[in-house]
Amino acid sequence: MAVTRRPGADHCGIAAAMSVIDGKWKVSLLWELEQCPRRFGELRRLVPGVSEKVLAAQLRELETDGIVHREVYDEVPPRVEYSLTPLGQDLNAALEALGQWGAKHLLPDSA
Amino acid sequence: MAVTRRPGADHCGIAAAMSVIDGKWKVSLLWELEQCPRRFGELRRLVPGVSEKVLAAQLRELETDGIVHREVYDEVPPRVEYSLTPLGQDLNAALEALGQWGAKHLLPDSA
DNA sequence: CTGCTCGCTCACCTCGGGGTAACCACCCAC
DNA sequence: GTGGGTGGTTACCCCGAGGTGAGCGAGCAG
Repeated sequence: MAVTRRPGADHCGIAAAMSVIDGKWKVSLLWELEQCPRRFGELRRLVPGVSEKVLAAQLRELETDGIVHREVYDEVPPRVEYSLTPLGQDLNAALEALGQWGAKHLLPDSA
Repeated sequence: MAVTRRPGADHCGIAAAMSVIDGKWKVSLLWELEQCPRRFGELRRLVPGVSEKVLAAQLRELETDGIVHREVYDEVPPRVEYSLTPLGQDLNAALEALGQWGAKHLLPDSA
């Protein structure tokens, strides 16, 4: 989304948060990781439509933002597991509020 | 951002909400409207960098999504006021959680 | 020797969100 | 008659996020 981040503006916290979840698939990734640690190929399968390139890129971004942890197991075939950091869990909790709002007001009807 | 909305996925509420605030300036607009109703030119001045075209477009989108109310006063020179609907106020409240998280974890230090 | 899996990386291309600038109709002040 | 301020709309262009397809390096199955 590339949300505009105006330094000094009072809503900069929101803008900062938005910049972190900025990316077509990040909220989906966050959601899938909420359940449990996931492997790369597993995320690929769980989030249909994402390309490998973008999946790798957005996972890297989430990692450098301290949202997810990347654990590489030196095996063969190689194994990599992604999991939420405490920071990521906090973020997901904050997103919950947004999810509640969306589900309540936007969805056809709450099941 | 064009966040992916997978019907049936459990986080679709979040995706729905994201699609509503999807747009480079929408959270800024939401924030400015939080304070009080604003006129078009006023928003243009309050949100530096936004072009008239995009400001008009995103306000329209927020309007059709039921987030803002558009009131036209038949005067000369013409006057138009934008304000948050109750739905928009709820949305802003939900965004608050995200703002808290961002301010707490992302900003250099909370002033 | 070939192919398969896994987790990527690289080059190339597309597409649309957003920026830029011009224009509109209306009225007032100079 | 010229300029300014109101709230837009339209045409055109640009750039970067994201999609596509190929390749890679190790090891195991056949």
